[in-house]
Amino acid sequence: MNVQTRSTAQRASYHTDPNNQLLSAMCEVYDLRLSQVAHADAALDARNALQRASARRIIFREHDLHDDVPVICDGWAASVVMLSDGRRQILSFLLPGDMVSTVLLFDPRPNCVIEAITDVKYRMFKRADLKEAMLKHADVFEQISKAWIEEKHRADQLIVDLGRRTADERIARLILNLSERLAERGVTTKKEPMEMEFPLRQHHIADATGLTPVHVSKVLSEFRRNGLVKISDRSLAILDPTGFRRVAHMR
Amino acid sequence: MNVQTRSTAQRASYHTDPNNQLLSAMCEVYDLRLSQVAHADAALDARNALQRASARRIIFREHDLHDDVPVICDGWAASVVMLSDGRRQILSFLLPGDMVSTVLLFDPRPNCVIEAITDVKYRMFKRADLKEAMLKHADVFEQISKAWIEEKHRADQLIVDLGRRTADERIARLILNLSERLAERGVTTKKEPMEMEFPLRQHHIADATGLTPVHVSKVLSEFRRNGLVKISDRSLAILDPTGFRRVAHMR
DNA sequence: CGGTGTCTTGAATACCATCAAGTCTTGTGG
DNA sequence: CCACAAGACTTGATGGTATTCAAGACACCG
Repeated sequence: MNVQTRSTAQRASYHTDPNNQLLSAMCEVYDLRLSQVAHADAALDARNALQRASARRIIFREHDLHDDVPVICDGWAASVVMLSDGRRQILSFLLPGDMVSTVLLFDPRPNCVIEAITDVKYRMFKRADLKEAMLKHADVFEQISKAWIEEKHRADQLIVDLGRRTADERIARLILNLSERLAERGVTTKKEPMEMEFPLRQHHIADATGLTPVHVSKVLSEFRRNGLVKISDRSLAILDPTGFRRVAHMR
Repeated sequence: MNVQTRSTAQRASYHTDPNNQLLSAMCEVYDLRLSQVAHADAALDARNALQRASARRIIFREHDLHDDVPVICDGWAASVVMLSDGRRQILSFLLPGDMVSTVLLFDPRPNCVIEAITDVKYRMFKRADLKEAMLKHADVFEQISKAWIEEKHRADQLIVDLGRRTADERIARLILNLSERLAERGVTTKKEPMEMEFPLRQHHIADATGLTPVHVSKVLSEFRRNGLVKISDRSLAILDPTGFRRVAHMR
């Protein structure tokens, strides 16, 4: 059974996403720039070579200054705020194709750490290049605006979840949001049972929902007992989407 | 005593803020545009006339489409998300000089309601004008980027507060944040005792911190008993800034 | 093979919500 | 101007949700 599970779970990668217009617009800009240059490939590699970080490593430290904006190409990462007493809060999960934050286009000093959840591949784009491209190419401007809207919308939703929703709702909504984002990227299906690659540990869910790992465990067990989800072997299936959406108060 | 309190509490208005570069950059753009036009004043009035809303009125409804971006000129407002079962979450308080949201520059469909807390004066700026100005005038672009950074930073902070902080911390931090924002605008002093106009009802604090009004009342009473703050007559004084910052975990 | 990380489960506890009653203020229409 | 209603705040009693503490099972890795 697990074998089947593994084989149907697709590997997340921005390459599989035909709709990732932001990244393709950005790459196009690089191509435009580089078409005027000899040895374009070499120049591209030098400027935004593919980088790698293994699971649980920090890609991007807080309060460092950066001239680059990372874009996740493969794997999952998270933006995390850490408090001095050890409390942690995940601001967002970064999936393949996501720019770490549109704020980094304007502010070299991030206010959070970027942590790899799985092994991650990412590219660095020069902030200066992107700002220039944004002003010169309408489609880049458009795509960055879109990313901006999306980013703020997700932050606002999280505020509501953390401020006004119960543990059950928060966890169910997190899972549904992730599944929708993956579906948009074409790395998972919308067919039932909705099944997806799910590399999050329970402590990631806890840090994203403002709960403790212990309580996350209890809620997930409850979901399983009620036949809502099945979690095994780093993959997750939503067995009863209707019931699950009802728990999440999402129609 | 209250009389003195009233007299020292200054009235919030963007006119008192010499540092509001966003609004002045925007107005400058209008002046630039209008300098090419006869009857400039009339045109300015027509395009972004000062509007008014009295306390507890809704300025901006969710899911309406808008061609305009409101900027608060006088008074306090809030962006509020309302859930179907009556739960409410305030995403941010809007003070004089604040653009409602930079997202509205790109997305005509807001995901929250704007509610006046006090009587409010505001101006509507045409989205199309602002986008155009953003591309043509570097300083407008700069100021809008700054507003975006600030807006996202505050949203991220709120996520951490709601996810990982206790009621005491949340409330203390809210008050300190507001006091700092007012101080930046020059509508309050940084001298001790830090005193400011404070038109929020306890239910506003509750909706902003994800708590119940009852609990807010209890925490504020505790603060008062410990000599941290004094609240009377729609004004608030931080009597012991050091102790208060300690409660808020802010140095 | 011990060490570390992950998950589960139960018991005790803390924090905040809910319920309820009462005071005081504010606003409004007769 | 008064009467009454509605809103704002306080306080105490009670309850529920999530945390903390603790112990154990299991998998993975050097």
